[in-house]
Amino acid sequence: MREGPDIARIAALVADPARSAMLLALMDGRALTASELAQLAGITPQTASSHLARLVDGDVLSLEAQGRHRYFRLSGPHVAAMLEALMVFSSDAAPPLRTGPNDPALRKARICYDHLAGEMGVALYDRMQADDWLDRDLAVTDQGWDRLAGIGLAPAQLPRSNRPLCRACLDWSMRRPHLAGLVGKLVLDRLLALSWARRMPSSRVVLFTPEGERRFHDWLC
Amino acid sequence: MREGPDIARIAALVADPARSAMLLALMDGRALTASELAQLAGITPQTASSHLARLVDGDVLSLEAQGRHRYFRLSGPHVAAMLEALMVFSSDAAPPLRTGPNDPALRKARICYDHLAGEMGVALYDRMQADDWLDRDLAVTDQGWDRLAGIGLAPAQLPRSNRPLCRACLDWSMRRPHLAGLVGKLVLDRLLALSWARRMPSSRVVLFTPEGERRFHDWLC
DNA sequence: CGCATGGTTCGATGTTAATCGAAGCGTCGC
DNA sequence: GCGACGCTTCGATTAACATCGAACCATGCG
Repeated sequence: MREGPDIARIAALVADPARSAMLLALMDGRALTASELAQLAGITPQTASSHLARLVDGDVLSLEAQGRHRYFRLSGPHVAAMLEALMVFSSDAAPPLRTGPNDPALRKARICYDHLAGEMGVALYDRMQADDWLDRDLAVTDQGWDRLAGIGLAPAQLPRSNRPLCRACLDWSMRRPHLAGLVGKLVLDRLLALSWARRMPSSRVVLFTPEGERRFHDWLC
Repeated sequence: MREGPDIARIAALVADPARSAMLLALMDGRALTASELAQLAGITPQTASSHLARLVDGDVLSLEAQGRHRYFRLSGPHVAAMLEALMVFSSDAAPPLRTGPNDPALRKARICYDHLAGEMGVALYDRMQADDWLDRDLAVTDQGWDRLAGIGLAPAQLPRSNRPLCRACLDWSMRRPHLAGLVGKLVLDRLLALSWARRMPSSRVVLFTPEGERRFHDWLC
């Protein structure tokens, strides 16, 4: 019996119904807490804790501890690709082969958790990186706050919260990171407050007005 | 707990070391017998029989009974794609992401079991299908024998054998079928005997001479 | 027919691992 | 500091299931 790549090990991690339910829930790139995942999978927190530990140990999930919460997310696009390859087999597979949302409006801009994802979200993150709005630790620089002031965001407005200010969130339609974290949420709040965009009811689509999209790109300069 | 695609069921089929070893052995599209697979996986025939039954039941393998032999093969390209997605995780993964051999010579023409695979093999099979060398049951037609005579193949030469004359074998580099079965083997034998091509030592590459490749294409007309 | 060979079915055994209750540990809010 | 909350560790129970020996079916060969 010649040895090959150990696909059994990783397959076993997905093979449990509770674990696969959690993985599917994370397919959109969000980060969820242990309790949320436990409830989604229909198991007790103790059991979920054991499952999540194994998934992290197997490099399928990555873990970010935040106060008394622990956020879990897929550790990369290769995990989503693997799950998609498995979904092909289920006849009832909702989204058969798409590597991301195929609705153009969804690809353009959508809600991811509470921040902006899709092309617009990635564009924002790219600009923030390229123009040094953030430093290497994803902390907002002075320059970054200058730019954020352009849509009426100031450090004084930050609510007291343990949530990280900025975080990179993987975008499954673009396969590239977009802005998450508290600033991600606040930016989206401002875009909606300024009426540059609005949420579509009962959908994750964020619809920019033509005027709003122009101003958004002007703001990014 | 909302239900999603049942990826756990299919993942569980791969999650066993014996089963995954068999699946990996079938990655090149060959069909192997139950005994061969049992030996490859290092288990007894009884155990292998149980595993193979589950894999066939789960539509991961397809089964072709031939006399007292039973040939198993991956049931389609989506299975190979799934296995490849899983292989990405094993650090020692030999072929990380390629959807088939990336060596140009291997893509062009190679040995698959005992017949011709790669672009040349697929070209042959395409022509056989398009020009009715075969009927719907993959039996060789009179017209087919006329054409096969062009490289010196005649029905009288067929050894007594229970092996099917022609079979379609999935080609992982092309994702399309090529000619397998006894005729597949004999055609390759003739190509080598005519010195249109030769095997490279300790490799699966089949190297056509320029003259041989020209004659091959002339033969296919 | 007789025998070998390839495969399967059945039953018993042992191992793995999923699950939850109970208890423990850190963090947050008052 | 005290209690609530999120999460983990520990232990015991239970349910799958991988494995193989033995017996059983079917095919091919002389």
